[in-house]
Parts: sequence; structure tokens; C-alpha cells
Amino acid sequence: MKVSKAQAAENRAGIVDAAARLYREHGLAGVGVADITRDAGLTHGGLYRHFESKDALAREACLRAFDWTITPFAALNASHGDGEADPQARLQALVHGYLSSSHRDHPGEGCPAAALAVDAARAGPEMSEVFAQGVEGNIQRFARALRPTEPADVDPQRPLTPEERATTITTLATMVGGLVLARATAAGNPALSEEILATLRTQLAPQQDQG
Amino acid sequence: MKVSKAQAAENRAGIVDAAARLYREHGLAGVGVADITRDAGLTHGGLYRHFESKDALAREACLRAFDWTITPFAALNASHGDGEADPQARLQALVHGYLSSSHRDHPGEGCPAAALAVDAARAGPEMSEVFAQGVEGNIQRFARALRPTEPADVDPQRPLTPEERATTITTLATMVGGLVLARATAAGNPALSEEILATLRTQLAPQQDQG
DNA sequence: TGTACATCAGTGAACGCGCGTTCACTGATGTAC
DNA sequence: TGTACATCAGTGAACGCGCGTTCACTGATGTAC
Repeated sequence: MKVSKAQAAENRAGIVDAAARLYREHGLAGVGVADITRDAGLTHGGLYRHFESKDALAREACLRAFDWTITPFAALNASHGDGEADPQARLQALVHGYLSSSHRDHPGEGCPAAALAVDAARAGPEMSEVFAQGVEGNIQRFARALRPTEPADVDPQRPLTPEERATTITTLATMVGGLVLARATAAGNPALSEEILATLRTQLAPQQDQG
Repeated sequence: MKVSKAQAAENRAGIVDAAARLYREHGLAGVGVADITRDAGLTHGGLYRHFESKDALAREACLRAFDWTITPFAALNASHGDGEADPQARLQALVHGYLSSSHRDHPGEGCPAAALAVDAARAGPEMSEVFAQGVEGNIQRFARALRPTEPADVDPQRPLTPEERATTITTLATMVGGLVLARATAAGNPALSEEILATLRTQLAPQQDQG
């Protein structure tokens, strides 16, 4: 039966959200369209009224997963506005959240760069473009969120300096690599997995460590 | 027809080698057993005389891919023995080789940690165990290869200090994360992909950069 | 050393099975009058 | 405002297709005598 336009839009968004979560959990090749629509409370036949193909849905799901507001980096925005004022404390909060056992064990709600990078590299140029946009966006927001808020007369949206880009890329790459290695070793050698996370927390954000 | 024991062993090794290469190129889910045996010059039917299942072959292929002698890290052994004596120069050579466009564009002969980590995380505890062994081995060899060779009376095989482990884990995680991100963005934003590689080369091994 | 024969690595057809996609159909929606 | 009807989101069966795995068969190997 037909549903209202509002309901249809809601269903479509539900499919994208379900895909974004399931793809991060099981990989692009590990989830079928029937799994996704079932998870969204629908049947698989109607999927093609919304998306041209599974690949098109995967691209949209990847874009969605990089959405700033649902990423692990979301906390940064809040803390930048009214939260922690000290950039070093913000970095510490972010690094500890990212390199946590909880993030490692719940890829479905976690960083898409860590969960989908290897799959995206094999999924063709269009997916790579979506992925690159997400990574570039993360670099920008990550670097800006860690800038000092003083002095107040400096534009917080000014372009990144080469140094800012370099240190941000390095930190992001280390976090992504660490999370990826921690996940791959978690089931087979939990101690090594924890050691990787704890080591990188300390290396990236010195000072006290609270797991 | 039956073949000699020597030929059978050679065929089996050929299957493992083909699997190690194809899995790194296309992922564990992206290659069929028929692709692998065809690549090894055989038909798919006989595969099960050598391996219990596709998963068992995948595990053996992962183990093989981590083999020190065919890894990008292989150069380290040689250079440790009779090559570059300066640890800083060895680090530089390794980092530049690892974070090169060539390594990015040829995952089949490259680092299994970068190519298979995300797949391994989803492939069950047995695969994770194999992967964890490979990572631990890489930590050990990487750290030892970068030790100073002087003074000569210190045992080069002595256990790693906590500091050695920490800096090695950080460097490895950064290289893996960087390569993974460079691969995922290569087709969609080549400039960003190159920037990631170049930035990390400079950050991990300061001094001159030769691409 | 020679011969007869059991073994078994490899072949290629066949098997279920799950996948992405298509399609005839349904019936509530939303528009035209 | 009411009514008739075209639209189209969603359903569920059906389609090819490729996959992992099985199996009867082949014939060179390697062993027993």
C-alpha cells in the first residue's frame, strides 16, 4: 500500500541509518539489502523506489556515517561551544573516547573511517570520493575544534595552517590505525588489543589515563 | 590424475600464495575459491584435499602474508645485517617504503595488517588469533630492527622495554592508519591521498623527503 | 629389479543456498473536478 | 466540501547468478610382493 510522503521520507531515512550502522558493523560485503530493509522495519522489494542500486545505497550510507552530528567527534562541537575551554583537555577527551574499548566493541555507531576505509578502497571511485569528502571534513573539524579559543578576535573558521593540517592528519591516522588494529586483535589476543589502545591514549594525549 | 608428493606440496603452497595475494587485493569476501585455484593454475574441486574450508585457507593465507620474508618489512633484516648502520636511516628507509604510492597501489604484495585488519576483525576468533600473532611479530621485529647496533656487547634479541614497545606500536599504528586512509581516498581525491602519505613520511621520519 | 595394484591429487559437473534485482499487484494517498 | 480516480510506496514471489562445497571419476604415483 502507498504511504504518505512524510512516512516515505522517514522510511527512506530509516533505511539509510540502518545501512550506515550495519555496514560499519559487518562491512559492505557482509550485509544484504534484505538485512537492511528488515532492520528498518520494511521488506526488501521497495528498496529500489528509493535507491538505484545497493552501491548507491552504500554510498549514501557512508556519507551519512560521516555526518558530524552522529560521529564520535560530535562531542567536540559541544565542548568547543560551552564545554571544556582548554584545547589540551579537549584533545584528551576526544582521544580517550576514540581509543576506548567501548568504541572498539561498537563499530556500528563508531568512526566510519576506521570501519569502512578498507572496504571503500575496493568499492570504486564514487565511493572513494564520498569517503575522501568525509576524511577531509574530519580533518577540518578536528583541527578547528582543538584550536585555542583565545584570543577571541581571531576567526575560529580561518583556514588551517600547514602545521595544523600535518599534526591533525598524523593524529587521525594514528587513531584510525590503532582502532583498526585493536579490533582485529580483540578476539584473538585481548591483552594486545588493550595494550594498543592504552599505549596510543598515552602517546597522543599525555597526562593521566583513565581507561 | 594423481601427482607426486612434491608436486602436491608445491601446488598447495601455490594456492596459499595466491590466496595471500588475492585476499589482500580484494578482501576476504571479495575472492572466491575458484579465483584462487585458477590463479594457482588448478581447478577448484581439488582445494578440499588440502584445506578444510575457505575459512581455513583464509587463515593460512593470512599467516603466510605476515611472513617476515615477504613483507614490506623484509628489507629491515637485510639492512640490519649488512646495510645501513644508522637506526635513524633504517627508520627513514622503512617509513618511506611503507608510506609510498607504490605500496598504496599494490596491496597484494603489501602489509597484511593494513589490507586485512578490518576483514580479520569480522572473521571470527581464530582469524583474530592469527592476526594478533602477526601484529605481535611485527612489533618485535620492527623494534629490534631499529635498535642501535652499538655497543656490540648488548644482546640485540633482549626483550623490548616498555618505551620501545610504546613507540613501536605508535609508529606502526600511524603507518597502518595512514596507508588505509591513503588507499580509501586514492581514487576519489588523489591529492588528499598523496598529502596523507607525504605528511606522515615527514612526521614519522623527519629530514629530507624523496616521495 | 619387475610387476600388480591400492592410493589419492586433481578434474569438472552438480548441489543448495543466498544474494541483488525485477515485477505484478495492493491499497492508501493526494489531486482533479 | 465531496467524489472519482490516477499515483506510487510498499509487498512478496520469482528471476538469474555466483558462491562454497560435494562427489563420481581419472590416471599417475608409489608401495607391496
